[in-house]
Amino acid sequence: MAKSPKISASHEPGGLIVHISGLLPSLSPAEQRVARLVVADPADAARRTITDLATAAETSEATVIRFCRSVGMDGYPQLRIRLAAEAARRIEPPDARVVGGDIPPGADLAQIIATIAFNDARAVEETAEQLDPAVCERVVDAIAGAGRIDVYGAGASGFVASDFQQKLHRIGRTAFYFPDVHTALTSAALLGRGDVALGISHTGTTSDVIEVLEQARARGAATVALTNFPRSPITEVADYVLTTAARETTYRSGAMASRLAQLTVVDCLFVGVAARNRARAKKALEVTAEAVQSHRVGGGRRRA
Amino acid sequence: MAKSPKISASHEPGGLIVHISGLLPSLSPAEQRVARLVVADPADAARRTITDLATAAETSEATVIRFCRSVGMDGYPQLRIRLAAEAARRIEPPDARVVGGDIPPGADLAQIIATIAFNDARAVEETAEQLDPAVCERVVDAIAGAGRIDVYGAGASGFVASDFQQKLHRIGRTAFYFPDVHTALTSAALLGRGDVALGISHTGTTSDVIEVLEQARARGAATVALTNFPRSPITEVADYVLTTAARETTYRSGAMASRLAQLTVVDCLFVGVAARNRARAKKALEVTAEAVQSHRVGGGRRRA
DNA sequence: ACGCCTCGTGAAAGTAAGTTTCATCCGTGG
DNA sequence: CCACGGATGAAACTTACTTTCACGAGGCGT
Repeated sequence: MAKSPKISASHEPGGLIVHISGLLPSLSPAEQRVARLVVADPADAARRTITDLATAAETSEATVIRFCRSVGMDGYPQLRIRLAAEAARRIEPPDARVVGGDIPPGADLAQIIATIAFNDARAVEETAEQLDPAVCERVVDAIAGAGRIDVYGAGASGFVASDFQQKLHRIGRTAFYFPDVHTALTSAALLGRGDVALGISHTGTTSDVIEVLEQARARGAATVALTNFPRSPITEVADYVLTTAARETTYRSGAMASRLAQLTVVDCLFVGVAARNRARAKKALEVTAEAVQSHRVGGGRRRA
Repeated sequence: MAKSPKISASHEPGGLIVHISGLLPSLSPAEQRVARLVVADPADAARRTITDLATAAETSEATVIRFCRSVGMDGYPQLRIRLAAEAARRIEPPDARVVGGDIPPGADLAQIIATIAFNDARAVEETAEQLDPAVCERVVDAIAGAGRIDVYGAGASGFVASDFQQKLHRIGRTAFYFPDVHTALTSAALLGRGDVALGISHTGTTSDVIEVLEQARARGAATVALTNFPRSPITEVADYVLTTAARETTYRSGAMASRLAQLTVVDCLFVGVAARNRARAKKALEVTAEAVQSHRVGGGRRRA
């Protein structure tokens, strides 16, 4: 069958569950019902027969099979095996932490802290697991060799975009970030072959970012998308797709764990680029650090 | 359906594989052949179909089923699931993560990713562990009851400050962030009793931030410091001190893990504040989410 | 030594699970 | 309003799993 022509990862060595939840929004309603059951309790799903699972999801066996294919499995038995393996690997969280879920109404601060930290750490780890080093490598290559790098992002993702821009700038790469769509579009129009455009959008549906990336691509720049959903619209205008693995819930809508996951990816790219020319990057970092030295007090020792 | 009538422990905590090899000698020759295959490579066995396994063991499917029963399973599918789980669990340990330290010069992307993610996740977890819920509680109280909240930060911490400002704003709290010291000072001068000033500085030595916080304190505002170093200068001008627990290394100087740790703290405060008035916060989040809805494309599922 | 019982075994029949096909139904856009 | 394409479940179909059964190789008492 015709595979997507772009370089995204059909690779999910990390969590299968993570992979599935990323794909969730790209599934049809009936498949989503199946997916939710599976994600909610992988071990239980592994125990069920296909008919059983279909019934539980209020759908037909055919749909379950379609779901298997959608998430990259050959068939139901394979899914079962993988789910069982997956479930076994995750050593159940020691205490009954509210995993992935919303924060219970009566929670005290300590509980809130534990929950958030747990989910945040998880998002970071899972993101790293499912990141495809090969794709990263190519993105790093592109950035390291780029004449100019534009980073786009709106809302919460805009912070990440701006952060990345700042980082690249610090090691001497010419990078830009635009808080405003119009300016961004203008800039994208001026990109060309050899330049790189990176669009960040958690949902992958932010039209502003997609539009700008599209423009950049039309001008011949290499386009990179960073999103949580591997089949979202933004991936269609990207040459390279990098995904995060955050499962957001109500309160944390589109902004908490996903942000950290995005930052982790951005950091990886940054270090990758910096490592391309270690000496020069190090020098640049030192120089920029010195520059702000006069804005620090008591240079003295601090204790960790 | 009739469940197995016995209550005995078909429970072998030591591991299914161990269990099987234990009763290997008590099995019939043909079953032993099956058992040996299974023990030799559980993961592989889990992948095979019953016919396949039977052929490999030079026996019939019937014998494989008998073997399943002999080791206490209901049937072949159950054995498969258990084997998959077992195999997954035992592969885990070997994890040559580059802990803590700097990233080695010759590292490839995969190593870089693992290292960064590990350190980032660690920073988040450790930060949460050492956060004092009591202090957080008081800070949350102060923010929830504040007439106005100013958030200060420079450089990488500025990014976090701005993020927090935006979050508070989204749930209807009056919050400000100033990218520029002078404006910040002006604002601080206008604070008063009942207002809150939060200064973020990883090192705790950023004079700009300290200065502004000092000003705010002089005007009667409650001052909060968020830093990695509990004895750094900034803590001297703060009523409440919140600390992160990031151990940065050269390449990541002052900007990577610490940022994530800061964001985690900020998220905790945010959720804490939001939880003070759940209904209103939720409403506000929904409204703001709707506002950007028109900037999203196709709720859309992409094709497979 | 002979029959007879027991047990391990696989062939084949039988059942259940998984997979494919196809007609129908819906929303979308011409 | 119709044509189209995707989503969906019923049913046909295939494959996997399970049971049944008959055969044959020892063991053992007579």
